[in-house]
Amino acid sequence: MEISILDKEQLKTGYLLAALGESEFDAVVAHGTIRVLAPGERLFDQGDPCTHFFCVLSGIVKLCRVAPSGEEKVMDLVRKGHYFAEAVMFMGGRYPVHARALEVTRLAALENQHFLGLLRGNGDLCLRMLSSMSQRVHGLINEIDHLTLHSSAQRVIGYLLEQLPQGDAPASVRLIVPKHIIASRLGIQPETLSRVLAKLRAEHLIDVHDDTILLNDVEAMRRLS
Amino acid sequence: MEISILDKEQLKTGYLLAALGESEFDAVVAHGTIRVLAPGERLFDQGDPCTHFFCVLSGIVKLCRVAPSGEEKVMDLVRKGHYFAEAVMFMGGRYPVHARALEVTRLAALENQHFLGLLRGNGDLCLRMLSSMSQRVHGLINEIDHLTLHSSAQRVIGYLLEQLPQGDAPASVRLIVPKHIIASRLGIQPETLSRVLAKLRAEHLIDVHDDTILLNDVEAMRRLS
DNA sequence: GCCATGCATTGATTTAGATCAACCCCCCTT
DNA sequence: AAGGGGGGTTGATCTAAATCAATGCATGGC
Repeated sequence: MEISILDKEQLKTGYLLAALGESEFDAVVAHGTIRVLAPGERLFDQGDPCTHFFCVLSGIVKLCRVAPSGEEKVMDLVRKGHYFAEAVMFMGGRYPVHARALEVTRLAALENQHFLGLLRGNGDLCLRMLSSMSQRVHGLINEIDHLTLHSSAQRVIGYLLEQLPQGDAPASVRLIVPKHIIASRLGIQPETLSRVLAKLRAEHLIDVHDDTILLNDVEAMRRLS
Repeated sequence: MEISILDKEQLKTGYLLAALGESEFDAVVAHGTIRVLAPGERLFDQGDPCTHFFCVLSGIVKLCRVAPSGEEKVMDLVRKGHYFAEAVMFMGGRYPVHARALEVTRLAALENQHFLGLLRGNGDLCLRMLSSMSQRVHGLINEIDHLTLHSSAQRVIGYLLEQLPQGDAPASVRLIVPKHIIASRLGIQPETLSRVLAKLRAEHLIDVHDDTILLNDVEAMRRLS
């Protein structure tokens, strides 16, 4: 499906393409398509040749890996307005993860080769790409650090604090994905997540109403994480 | 200390600067300096402002993080001919890890700003940088995957296989860093590493002589990892 | 020579978290 | 209303790896 005016607006405001000129932007988007995925539907698998990068327009995409045993580890959850697989574009090789929709999801699929062509002539864009990839590197280093140096409770707390909107308004977090997905994202079992939340509740650090979690003492939790 | 002709050769053959023209290369290296670190000496700390990137000329640099508890996790071991902290250059911000010499180590310190200036005028170099950072992203994703989806034995085996020189010559690995550093690199305790190696030895998968390890059945180990 | 220090190995014990299992609750279908 | 499935919680048990502890074994200083 072709990309509508409205969707173009959204693509333009995302960080990746924000600073492109009119004609450059059009060049990248011209060959792009819109895809709509059903819940659970496959976008690509680990090992597939990498031809496109994507921007989520609505819904959620899960990036994960699967162990030989069949167990899966969620590497990232990509939401509306965020790009993914841009970092992989350059090796030209293959996607390092599986991508699946978690719910009905609309996304824009943009062709690597057109974007690469653009980069060749736009040093400034290159630098911004480098910066964003550097940020990803930082993020991944952080992740490793958390997985090895922090307990499961600390990781859960860290995740909750990350989800917190910046304003120091009512500190509440909405879990928009099923808990077992979050558990995998954190590298723990659903049961463990459940127990950790129960414990935090018992200590009055959080209150849980359905899928929203109220953080009663952000400072205390920051000290713990 | 200034950079000698000999060291320049080494810098030039490293992947980062390999494809620079004569004048470009000189521009980057002109403001660079050589540093010699004693074993254990600090190069920079996590949180220090990021002003330089580095190339190891001899010796080994350890990149690590420290938990609130004081325990440390080795994120990477950088050896002769390899660059580090180039990925961080672009955010301009701060180093995300501590850097320490493990033994007497010589390295070249190059200024971010000169390299960035160069990138601005060299789209091709930009693309190569992007590719190398993409590789780093892949590597880190792999690492996370191993830390969450694989047992300690599998990680040890994976590490040994990684260290293997490509040729299918005698499959032996030389452990050039102390075992407890490798253990941290793998996210396990030294005792556990010792036990894993003992077990592999008992199963005749490896032979250990001092600090060199002979892999008797690479295929079998590949299946296990 | 002797002692101190740091690394590695091995054994005993503990523990965080995984696994196994039962159950509930909510929503959907028929 | 009955049945059924998925997700979540809770409890009991198990296990991989951490921790604690003792010993061996080099190396270096004096």
